[in-house]
This record gives sequence, structure tokens and C-alpha cells, in this order.
Amino acid sequence: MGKLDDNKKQKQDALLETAFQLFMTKGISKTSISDIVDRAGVAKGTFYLYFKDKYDIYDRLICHKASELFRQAALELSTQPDGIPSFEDRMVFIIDSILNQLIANPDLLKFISKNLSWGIFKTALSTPVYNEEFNFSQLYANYLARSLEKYSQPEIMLFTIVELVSSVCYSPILYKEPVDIETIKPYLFANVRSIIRDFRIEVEK
Amino acid sequence: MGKLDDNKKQKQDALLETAFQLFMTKGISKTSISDIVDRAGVAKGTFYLYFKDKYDIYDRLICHKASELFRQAALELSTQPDGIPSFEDRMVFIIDSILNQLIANPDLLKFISKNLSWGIFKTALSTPVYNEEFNFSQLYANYLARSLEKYSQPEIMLFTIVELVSSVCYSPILYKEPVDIETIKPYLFANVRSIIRDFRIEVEK
Amino acid sequence: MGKLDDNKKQKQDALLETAFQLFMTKGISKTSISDIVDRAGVAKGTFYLYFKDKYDIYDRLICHKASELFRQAALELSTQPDGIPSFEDRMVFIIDSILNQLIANPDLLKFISKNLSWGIFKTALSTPVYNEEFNFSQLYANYLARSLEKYSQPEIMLFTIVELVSSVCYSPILYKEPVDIETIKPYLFANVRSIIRDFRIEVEK
Amino acid sequence: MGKLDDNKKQKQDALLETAFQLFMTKGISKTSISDIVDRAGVAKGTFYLYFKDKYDIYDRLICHKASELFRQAALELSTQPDGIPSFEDRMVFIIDSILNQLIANPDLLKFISKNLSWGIFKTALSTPVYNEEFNFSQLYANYLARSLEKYSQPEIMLFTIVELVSSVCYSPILYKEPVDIETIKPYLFANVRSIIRDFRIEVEK
DNA sequence: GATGAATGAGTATTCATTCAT
DNA sequence: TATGAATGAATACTCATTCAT
Repeated sequence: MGKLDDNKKQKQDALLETAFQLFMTKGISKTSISDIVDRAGVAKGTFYLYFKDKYDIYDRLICHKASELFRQAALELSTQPDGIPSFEDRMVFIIDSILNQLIANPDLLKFISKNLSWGIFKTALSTPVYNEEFNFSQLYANYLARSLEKYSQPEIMLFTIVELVSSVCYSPILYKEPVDIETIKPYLFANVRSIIRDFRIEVEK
Repeated sequence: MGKLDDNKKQKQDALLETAFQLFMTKGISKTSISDIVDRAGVAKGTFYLYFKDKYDIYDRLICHKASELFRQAALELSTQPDGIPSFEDRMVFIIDSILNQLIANPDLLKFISKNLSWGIFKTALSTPVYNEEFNFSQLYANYLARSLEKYSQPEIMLFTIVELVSSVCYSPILYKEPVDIETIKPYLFANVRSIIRDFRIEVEK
Repeated sequence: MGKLDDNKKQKQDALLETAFQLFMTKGISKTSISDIVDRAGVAKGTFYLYFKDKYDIYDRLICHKASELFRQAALELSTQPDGIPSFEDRMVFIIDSILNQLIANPDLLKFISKNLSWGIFKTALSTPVYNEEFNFSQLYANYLARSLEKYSQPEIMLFTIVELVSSVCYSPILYKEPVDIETIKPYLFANVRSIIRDFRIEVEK
Repeated sequence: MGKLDDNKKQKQDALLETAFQLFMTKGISKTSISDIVDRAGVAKGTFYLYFKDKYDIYDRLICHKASELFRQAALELSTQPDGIPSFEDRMVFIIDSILNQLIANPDLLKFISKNLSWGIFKTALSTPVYNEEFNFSQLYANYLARSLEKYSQPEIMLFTIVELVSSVCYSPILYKEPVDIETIKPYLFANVRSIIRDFRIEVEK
């Protein structure tokens, strides 16, 4: 990669990073392209060399940031010293890790949550947008394969869990409504386990 | 009620109805106040006589329309001829009714779903915004009271179910993603029942 | 005067008083007719029964309030116990009294000063706008007549003094710029006396 | 300076000049930004590239135009062939020159007068707003230094004279009220001289 | 006289996008 | 590639004035 390419990458990264900061703090509708380029220190025209419009940069960020959440959670799980946790335990661990990341960074939750459509989510989890985007789908398949239990409709199961968790955590983390996140967590984990069991295929012994 | 009051109500209703149609088809951000007043056949200033801004009319509509969904579902439940359905059965019936309404009117789902924050939801369900807004909270309490089973944290339970259902149904109804709504329904109902059972207080016999 | 007339007078007075308060605090351009009628507790249409527009009520107020300043000053002068003050002394006394009133009520100064055109001023001083508006012109003529000294062009003299004083006091009272009012007062009085002497007709002994 | 910079300066100048014309004829409140850009032949957005709002352009114009009056007066004084005029004579000359400029251009008087606060005035006279704005303060100090007579409180003296002259000339020039400007001039000059003498420090011989 | 709902022209301001340099 | 001055359509909101009741 030449010096020129580096330079190019630099501008794009500056734009992405600046946009992310602004979207988090001001929200997308209150953030103008002027805001972004001013703070990124590039010219207005340059923006259009890399992105179609505000929503283009936005979508790419959503994917990237959601992916990062899962990457970090998976990393934490992999460094756990314990024996062979069950599939259920792995899922709860992943969810807990993601929740803790969001609790530590509520602006990120604000940024992601209401815009995490299944379409974007699947993209983020399975296709590497950037160079080396993390692929959670593969990992999920891996967890399933290594599980002693078998599950029907694993995609629906994952979809349901993702929707439940992302939906339920939003208001408790950001507004402590109807209760704060720590209060609701045990119930949420119990519900997730119940849902997983609903999808479990009972095997004849 | 005099002629003047009638006229007043008429204008406001025209604005509400027109705004609803436009919000459903174009979305709120693409709908301008000019659009609304033009199609409602009133002057621009008249809008500001009744509403603070676009989001004021929007919030009132969200409340009203969400409330209508529950009112209709409750009405259907009350006209069922059967014996004494359990609390679980009642909840599933209500959810099914609401889902069917949304399936029949996907634009309404588009309009409501992503904006049904718990704050607005609670308002819509418990406080009569307009003259005779429907009150689901009361009905929910009533279902609980009439149930043989007892439940801990009924508010968290309701919150969880509402979030799960509204979140899970969105993409399947609108985009058949990851599967169509009819495919996912049985799983969803099973999950709802599991969640309800998670909140059930086991009583010693 | 019948009850009806009383009522009529009441509404008008309420409008005048409310408008004055608002003009003083918010300034005329930031004060709308809606503001005035809302706070006065009358209907919008009623405003137009008594006043042509915002500037009509404004002009009447300027006249009235300026007149009040002079009335008060003259009253204070008349209650002074001393012997026969000279014309110069009378003028300085009047000015001092008016300045003290404005120092005590800077909002009134803000309201009046920049809009005290000679046209309005003369009207205020000579023609009774309201029932019994105070007439300073008469008093001024009276002071001159009772003076031992004679003056050429008394109207120009009065005009010059009024412009000098109202212009010079504005910024020192409101912003202490370039110096505060108490610092500039002695100079101002000396200047006024010099100007009066400039207009004095020297009589051969 | 490149072609681009030239163009930039041109647009800004066009806006300043057009705004000045409109403010003079219609007054600031009746002049809209649309009026200005339409007549200047630039797009609306361009206005906001150079000015914050209507009042920004206004303030800059006031400063500039007031400054020009003094610059012209000083220029005329400097080209007088006579010997060593006294401080008094210089001041009266400057005032006469400015009055004559305003008599020749009453719209300019209308534009400037009622808005020439001491704050703006000092700014206009002492700080070079644009590239080469004229600095009267320096010249005033220079006149004082070269005078044989000494004066106490020269800033208050200047302030008083400026306020007196600008205030007294307004109505006579624009409306011949209470008398026309030529009638009042001799009195005004006499008053100015008296005021200057009031500030003179008598030196023991 | 008194009301106040309705009007709609008018204004400031924003901002995505273009294009000559 | 990169720039950033220029654009002008779009939009929210205000408010003096009218007029049917």
C-alpha cells in the first residue's frame, strides 16, 4: 500500500470517526455534512469522494460498531478459563458482555439501537464490510455445532433473541424505565434461556 | 356544543387525519407542515393553533393509534364465546389480534413500531389522551386479578412482552425477513408463553 | 360617565399599561399584539377597536411617559421652599429631577430615549393627549417670563438642551459608558448653563 | 491575490453596498435578507457565508460609514491653507464638514443617526474594522496635543460634543424641525465652543 | 361593543450538492 | 485527488389583520 493510499485511507477514517462522534452526541438528523467535514478537517467536496450521503456513512458505521460489540463479547468469552459451558451459557455470556459495553457507553446504544434493523444486523454479523470485519454468524454456527443439544430454526432463534435483548435493554439503560437495567437483567436472562429451550429439539434417549 | 366548537374540532381532526396519512406513507422526516396543511385544506397558521410542531401531532397520533390497536384487540377478546381462558391465553389472543391488525395494515406498523418507546406506550395505554381513549393498563390489571395464577413483577413482564412482540414482528411483516410473519408466529407465541411462565409465582399446594 | 364608558376605559387602560410593561422589558419589535392582548386579558379584535397598530399605542405611550417625567420634575420644583431661583437654576433643577427619575428606572429610559423625536416631544409637552396631560411648554414660557434675563430663540434653546441631555444621559445611565452618570453630571450641568448663557440677550444697563 | 479571492471580495462588497442602499431607503426593519441578495445578484446562502445576520452587516456598515464622514472631514481640514487654527476652530471645522456631508445626503443621516451608540462610535473611530479604516481618535489626540490650551476629561468632552451635534442636527436636517439646519448652525457652533471652554483648564500666567 | 378562530403572506435560516480551480 | 465558494430549494414558524358570531 503506497503513501497515497495511506493518505486516502486517512481522510476516510477521519470522516468515519468524526461522523461517529457527532452521530452519537447530536443524533443523525442534527448532524450536517458541514459539521462532519469541518471537524474532520477536510473539504466538503472530499466527503462526496468517499460517501454517497449522510446515510451511507451512517449505515457503514452501524455495521461496524455492532460488529465490534460482538467481536469484543466473543473475545471475552474465549478468554474465560472455565470448562465447557453449555450453548445457553455461552449466549447469556455474550449478551451480558454486550449489555455491559452498552451500559458503559449509553451514547453508543442510542446510536445503534433504534437503527439496528435485521437487514443491517445480518450484514454486520456475516459480511466483512471493512477489511477484516468480525463475523459472528460463523461463531454462532460454531457454538451450535459444539453444543450437545440440537436446535430447530437457529436463525429464528437468534433473530428472536437479538430483537428481545436490544429492544428490552434500550429504555432501562438510557432512562431507567420502567426499571433500571440491573433490575431487569435477571429476568431478561431467564427469558432468553426459556426462549432457547423453546427451540431445543428433544432427543429420545 | 356550538357551531364554532364543531368547526374547531373538524379542523383539528382534519389535521390529525392528514398528518397520519402522510406520516404513514412518507415518514415523518419527509413530511413537512406545508404538506399537512395543504392536504388538510387549512392555513398554515391554523396548524400552530392546535399543535406545537410536527412532533407534537406525531406523538398524539402514536398514542392514539397504539391505543386503538389494543382497544380493538380487547373488544375481540370480549366477544369470544368460550369459557374462562387462562391469563396466558388472553395475552396470546391479544397479541394475535394486534399482529393481525398490523399484517392487514403494514403502513401502520411502519408508523408505530420504531417509535413506540415505553414512555409513549405507557401514556397511550393508561391515560386517556382524548376524550375517551382506551385504557389497557386497567384491563391488564383486571386479567391478572382474574387469573388463578399469580405473577411477580407484572410491569416488567408486560414491558418484556411488548418489546419482544413489537420488535420481532416488524421485519417479518414488512420485509418477510428473516422469515414471514406466519412462520415465526408459533415460535413467538411459544416464547411469550415461556416468558409468562418465567414470571409465574409457584404456589405451594 | 356611565358604566359602559368605564368598562371601555378599563380595557384601553389595561392595553396601554400592559403594552408599556412589555415595551420596556422586551422592546417594541419583540413585542407582538398577541403578547399585549394575552397579558391584558382582552381579545385580539378588541385591540383594533382602540388602536390602529402597535406603533399607535407606542406613540401614545411615549408622549404620556415623557410628559409624566416633566410633570413630576415640575412638581418637585414647585415644592422647593427656596426664594427666587434663576431661570438657569430652574432648568438645571428640572433636568436633575428627570435624570434621577431615569436613573431610578433605566427601562423607562430605554423605552423613551431613542424614540423621543422632537415631533413627539413637542406633542407630549404642549398638547394634552389624554384627558389632562401635563403641558410643559406653558410652564417653560412661564419660567422665561418670570426671569430677569431675556433670551433669544427660546425654542431653539429648549430644543438644544433637550437633545443634549437626552442624548448624553443615555449611555452613561444604561451602560456606564464612557463614564457613569454621576461622573458626567457636573459637566453636563455646566454645559447646559453655558448653552443657556449663549442664548441670553445682554441688556444695556 | 488570486481570481477566487477577487471574486469573494466582489460578492461581499456587492452585499454591503446593496444592503446600505436598502437600509438607507427602507430602513433596516423593512429590509429583508431576500431584498438584499436579490438586488445584489447573489444566492441567499451566499449572504450567510459572509454575515451572521442582518444586524451583522448593519453594524459593519454603521462603523464604516461613520468613519468615512470623519475621514472626509479630516481630509478637508488638512487641505485648508490657513495658518494654525485653534483646537476650537478645528473642532468646529470638522463638525461643519460633517454636517455639510449629511445635509447633502440626508438618507445617510437617517441611516446613521439613531443608531450611532457610543460603543459603535468608538469602535468606528478607533479600531480599523476593514483593512484601512480611518482612525479619528488618534487625530483627536493629535489636535489636543498641538493645542496651546489644555483640557480636562477630553473623552467626556468629545462624547458630549458628538452627542449634542448628532442629536441636534437630525430633526433640522431631515424635517426642518423646529427650524432648518442653517438657522440652527450658528447657535450650535456657539454652543460647541462654550462646551469646549467649559472643559478648558485655566493656566496661571 | 367584544370575541378569538382563521388566515397566509412574509422571513430567517439551513444544507446537500455542484463545479471551477 | 482535493478544495471550498456558491447555490437555491426547502422549511419552520410568526403575526398583523379580518370577520362571522
